[in-house]
Amino acid sequence: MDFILQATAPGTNARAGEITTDHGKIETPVFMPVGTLGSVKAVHQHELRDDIQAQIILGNTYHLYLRPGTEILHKAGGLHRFNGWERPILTDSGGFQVFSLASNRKLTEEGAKFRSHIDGSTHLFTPENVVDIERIIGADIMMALDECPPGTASREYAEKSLGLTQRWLERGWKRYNETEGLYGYRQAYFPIVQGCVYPDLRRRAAEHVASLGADGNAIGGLAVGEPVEKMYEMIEVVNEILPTDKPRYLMGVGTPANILEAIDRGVDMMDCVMPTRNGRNGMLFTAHGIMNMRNKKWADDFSPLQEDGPSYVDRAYTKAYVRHLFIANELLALQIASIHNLAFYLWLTREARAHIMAGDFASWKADMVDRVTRRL
RNA sequence: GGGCGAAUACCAGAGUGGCCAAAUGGGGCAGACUGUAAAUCUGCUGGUUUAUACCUUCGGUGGUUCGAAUCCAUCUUCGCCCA
Repeated sequence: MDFILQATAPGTNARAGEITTDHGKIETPVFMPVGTLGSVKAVHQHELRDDIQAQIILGNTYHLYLRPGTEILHKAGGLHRFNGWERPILTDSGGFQVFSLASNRKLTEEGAKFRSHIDGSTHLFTPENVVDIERIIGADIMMALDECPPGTASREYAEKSLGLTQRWLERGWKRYNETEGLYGYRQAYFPIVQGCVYPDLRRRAAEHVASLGADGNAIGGLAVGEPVEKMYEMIEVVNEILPTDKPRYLMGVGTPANILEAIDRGVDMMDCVMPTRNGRNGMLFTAHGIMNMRNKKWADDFSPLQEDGPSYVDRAYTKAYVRHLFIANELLALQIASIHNLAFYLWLTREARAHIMAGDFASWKADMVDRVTRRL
């Protein structure tokens, strides 16, 4: 995997760049739709590729390992062949499930022992076997197994947790370098900076991560309950240390405003379930503000979803109709909302890139943050 | 004409003497959601700006009772059955 830094916006740390993988190029900054089980929920590949213009999507090691399982994925020839997505794929390691399935897992030095949420069976994830599983899935970018502590974690816990994440990283990095891809193309391995909301821990983590010289580096453990200002502060602290000539991936973030602020602070890649999950729950993000499509005020609003929107669905359907679909519990509502939100997120990062290249990112961003946070 | 049954909040439908402003479901109104155990979850849904408080409600009217959505009488409407 290669990365070229193409431009930095004056007066900010915002960057435009280009990642090259064996499944194609990725122009950054980029938003990556989440497809946990190998599917971006409610969205066809066709729409993902041509309408939303997704450049890369995510899969999840924990979920894919449980279902369909590594045997099927191996037989299929990897996730690309299995789901028909020919562009790059990034897999999360299961580190987030250490956080989100906290009641079903136990952490030890060796790894994370999970009880499957599907059938209760126990499984051990280690830094090493997660690399092996990600090799089988065939992700272009594989994430290291980490512990993602909650935003409310004490300094004592955060430091202890960071130690574990760092030791796991050493082990995963070793396994990564001792193995190679199963399907004839390259796979990158991204280490993850943890350290909660403590700047000294974040610096320590960033130094360690930077020392590996990986193809790209990730910032994890944010947007997990800490104040948003802390999140921005941690991004700044970490990005002072992470190398400029490698892409920086902020994991799991966020709202459109979060994304713009992250780009402003030198982040190149982001992912989040928000456009799809919140979309399925009736929330639409637009360049003019946020709409809750279940609200009565849309009942007789026959204007297009977003007249100047980037997606086909924005002009094909009216607000009143989409509200009707949500109220009537029609499946089409989920599709329209997911496509719209993802198209908007991808549009937003493409625009950011264009303004970084043009040199007026700072003023554009300030205006856009104001717009996207409005409530319609 | 006779017999039986039913009438409860926006709808459906529990409740059959006090713990009932009244279960539950639907509908309605709003909110939450950040590396997806989420087409999910949470509030509110008679009135009084807040309420462990008060007021007005369970087809109408009149009773019985310390106390009635619940018991009695009667009227109205609806459904079923027999003529």
